[in-house]
Amino acid sequence: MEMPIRVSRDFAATYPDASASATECAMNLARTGDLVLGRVALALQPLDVSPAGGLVLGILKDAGRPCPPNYISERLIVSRATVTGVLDTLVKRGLVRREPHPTDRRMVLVHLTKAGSRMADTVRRTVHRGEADWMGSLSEQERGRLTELLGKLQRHLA
Amino acid sequence: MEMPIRVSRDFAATYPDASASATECAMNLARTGDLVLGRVALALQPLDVSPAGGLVLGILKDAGRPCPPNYISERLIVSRATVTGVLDTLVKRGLVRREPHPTDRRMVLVHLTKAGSRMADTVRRTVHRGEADWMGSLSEQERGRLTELLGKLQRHLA
DNA sequence: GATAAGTGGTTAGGGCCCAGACTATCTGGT
DNA sequence: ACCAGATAGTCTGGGCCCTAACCACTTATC
Repeated sequence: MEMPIRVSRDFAATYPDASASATECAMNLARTGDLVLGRVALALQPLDVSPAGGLVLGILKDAGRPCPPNYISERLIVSRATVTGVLDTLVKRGLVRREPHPTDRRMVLVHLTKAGSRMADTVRRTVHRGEADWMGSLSEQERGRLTELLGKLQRHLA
Repeated sequence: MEMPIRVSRDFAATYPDASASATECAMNLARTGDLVLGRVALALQPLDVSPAGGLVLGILKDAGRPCPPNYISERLIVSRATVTGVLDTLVKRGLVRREPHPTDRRMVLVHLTKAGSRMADTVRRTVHRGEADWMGSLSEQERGRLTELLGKLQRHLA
């Protein structure tokens, strides 16, 4: 497989409205992002925690107190319905507990269990150790440049 | 929301094995890739085609002849089981047809229907037009630099 | 030829993700 | 007090993605 992905030589002729450089960027961005996510999933597999589950544990740990699913949904940038599902699997794994909100009876508060709190730490350590490896082919300066470029794109895309 | 994502100031103290720059790169890479995928899905929504389905149509169109699912699976970098599912939805949409292989009775050949062939073109045009927009905040030179950095990462990650 | 190993596609089961609909509850204005 | 609108969580139904197991068929080996 060629890396990075390149568009064919007659691209401009076939798609007059398109930009070859933009297409290359977009395709490689999607591919690379997917590769990183795959690495995260692989690193977490031995812990029996999904990437989404790991992020939820981290959000709860950072908050330092029980949180409603709605808060998690906003932090995770994911629908409430999805959070319901992720919480279900975390509950099954015994990492999290749902409790009714003391005053607002519409709400639920998600509590980290002891095991969940420990797992949040393990997940963070595991992922951060991995990141240092995955980005190993870029120098400190290149990483800064990449983050900067991605930031520019995010401001335009989000 | 801050863009790009930055790690907290005491990151190094909390995670001695980690690299702040690597973590920032990885997080922003995942986020940006996801944003791009979201844009693709949004652009294809009016066509009632999923991103995966659109890619399959493009692969068949590029091949210029009926292909077995196995070939699609390799090009798409996705499991054979997933291809079965994506083909099922394309068949339901009338964009693709399964036919037995003339000589090897294990195989199936996936044919583009007339509508599928037209749709493949529409999908390509739509996505390429979108890409030029999504990458609009980067100059031609920045795009080249970004693609180059992503290529370096891909060689290390794939 | 017969049998073992390999290959191609599907199925089963699980997880993530969404939009849209639904219920329970809270809140604001009358 | 009342009721309309907003808010929180869930459920339904659908798509994508995976691994593991399964079946049919082909190929290689003896």
